[in-house]
Amino acid sequence: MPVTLHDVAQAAGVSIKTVSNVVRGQGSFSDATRARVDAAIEELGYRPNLAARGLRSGRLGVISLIVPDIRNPYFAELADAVMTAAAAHDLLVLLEQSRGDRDVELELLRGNRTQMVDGILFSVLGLVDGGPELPEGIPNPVVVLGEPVPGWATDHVTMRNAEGAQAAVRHLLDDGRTRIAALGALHGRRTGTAALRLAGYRQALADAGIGYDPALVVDVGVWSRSAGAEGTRRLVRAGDFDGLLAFNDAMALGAMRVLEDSGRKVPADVAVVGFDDIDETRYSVPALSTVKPALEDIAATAVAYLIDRIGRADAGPPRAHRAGVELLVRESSSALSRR
Amino acid sequence: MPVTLHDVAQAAGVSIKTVSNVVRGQGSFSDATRARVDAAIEELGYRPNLAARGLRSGRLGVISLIVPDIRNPYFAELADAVMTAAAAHDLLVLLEQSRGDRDVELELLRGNRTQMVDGILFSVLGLVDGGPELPEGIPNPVVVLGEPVPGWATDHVTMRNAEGAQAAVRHLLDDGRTRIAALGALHGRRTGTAALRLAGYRQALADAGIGYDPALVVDVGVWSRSAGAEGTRRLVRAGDFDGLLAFNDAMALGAMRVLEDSGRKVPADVAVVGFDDIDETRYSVPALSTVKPALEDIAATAVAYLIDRIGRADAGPPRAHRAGVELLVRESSSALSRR
DNA sequence: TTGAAAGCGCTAACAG
DNA sequence: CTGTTAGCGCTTTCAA
Repeated sequence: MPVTLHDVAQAAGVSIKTVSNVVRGQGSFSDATRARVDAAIEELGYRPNLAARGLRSGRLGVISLIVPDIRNPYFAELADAVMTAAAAHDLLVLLEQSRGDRDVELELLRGNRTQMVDGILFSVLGLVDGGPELPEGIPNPVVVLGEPVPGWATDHVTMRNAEGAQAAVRHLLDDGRTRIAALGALHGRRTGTAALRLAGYRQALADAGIGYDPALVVDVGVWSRSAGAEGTRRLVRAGDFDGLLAFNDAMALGAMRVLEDSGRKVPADVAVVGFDDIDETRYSVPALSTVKPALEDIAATAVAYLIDRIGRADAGPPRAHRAGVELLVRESSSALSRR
Repeated sequence: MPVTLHDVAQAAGVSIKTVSNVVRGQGSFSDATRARVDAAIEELGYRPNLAARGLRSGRLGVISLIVPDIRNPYFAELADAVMTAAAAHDLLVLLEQSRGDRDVELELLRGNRTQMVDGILFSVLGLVDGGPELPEGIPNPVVVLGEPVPGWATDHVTMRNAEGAQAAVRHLLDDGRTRIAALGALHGRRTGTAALRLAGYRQALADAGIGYDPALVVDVGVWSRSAGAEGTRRLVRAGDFDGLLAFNDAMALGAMRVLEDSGRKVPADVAVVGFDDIDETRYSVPALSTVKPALEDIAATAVAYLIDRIGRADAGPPRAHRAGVELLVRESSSALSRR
């Protein structure tokens, strides 16, 4: 029932090959031919069968994006940026969620579904410390979004995590804060985003000659609003602090909520800085200071890396890109609104 | 280079058909055969070519979800629910954004990309008032997420919009508010979500014997935080009000921010209710009262409708489902915290 | 510049 | 219970 190249060729009085050429804008053909073919396509309502094209050419024109949870605003904004970058190369995006679970991540990487796409953009969470025999048997290229996974010879695209955290803490110190808490550490982890942000935090304290107090560093599981709220409750019970660096904005928002509930004013009593610059930081009360990563750069680079690898097994050694970050000072840490 | 059914068949010493059967768990075969085939699959690392399967069977196992903007938390939560529902039927989800633009929506519906999927879940925004020769030529089934599009004979899945808005306004009235503003109306529109929520708002006022004051009803474009903030600025300049129903949570959050800036306390001076129950409403200060739709019900029903239509052109007349809503009273409108 | 023919890997008849 | 055969619609040699 559906219209095929064949039907169009017949209607236009040319060969099937010519129609294929015209459709894809490849090869060469006269203007007259193109016009006839275009007319036939329009009239019959022809649309190429992408499965057939994919089977024949080995390319589907689809990449998949694996994130822990699309409801996390950072990943929603990342997905938006990735879709925009992908569209620029005529690529569609299949979305999958891992829930940050190691086993789900492995399953997603190994499963048959990977056969449906030309390449994978993978925002790793559960596997940050590396996987078992990971890169084996994965049929198509993978680009990691975030810090490199130990043992994986894949490209990765990340951001200046340590520098961002360091700048944030330096800003809090400049503001006169001395007991600065950190929210979102993962002490078991030696690698990955959390480890780097913690390193930046420690570096800034060290530079200021302030000792490291483990009691001010709180581990949480998922980096969600509720985890941030929970972690802050522990912090509030445990001791006193006048500054807080949350390793992402969602936790910072949860934290501000708890601080408010516990009678501490932000920023008067506690100055808060987050990480990611998600949209709602501009509308929270008070507006949240944050470290903003160059998301478009990240997405565009990751897609470019992936395209580079698709259909080219010999594309050379793994590449790395670290996107810039920028500290955005808003009300939650501004000395001005303390008055 | 990739392993095919053929290779597996040869290694297992059976026919290609038998391997196909085993892979899909269809047909019948002895346990011994299954074991031999499974061993060969494992050893060779066989994975089915989904493009070939799709070409042959006419089903790709992928549906697409079109939303205006994934950065809008409501759509992120909807996408999450849809992916969960789809996974239960072994379906993958391709995500696309329309920016709420009519032309982009049409393009998405008509474009070749639709050939890549078995069906489309479409959250309409630009086309709420209907399209031109819309349902023509769209090759695969469409289920509309939201209010029905005039002139389209598609299934749709929506929620009790009018009832939700009405309940919210009734609650504000019960709380003693008398000048209740509405944020997010689209006066040009006779159909769609905005029109229904406005109708519910008017109904509740009418039931209470309160006249309708157009000055309290603000039109905005996109239902975003910034649009909510901007609309509220206009409202604040224009006159006095002690209650506010925002037609979604994002706008409500933007509104609370502006109210705070203008020196009005929420809920003491203005009680605010939103719509959607996005996660951050629980963490805003004050926590936002809202109308919560049954999102899982919506996603599951929409996916079920779509599956029903896939590969069955004669599946009968369009169906409609209206999911329930529930008013969640939190701090932003609670009389308790006014003291 | 265009045409003919082969076959990508798989599933679905139909046999055996 | 298992094997053979014929394409799905397209791209890609290779010729003309």
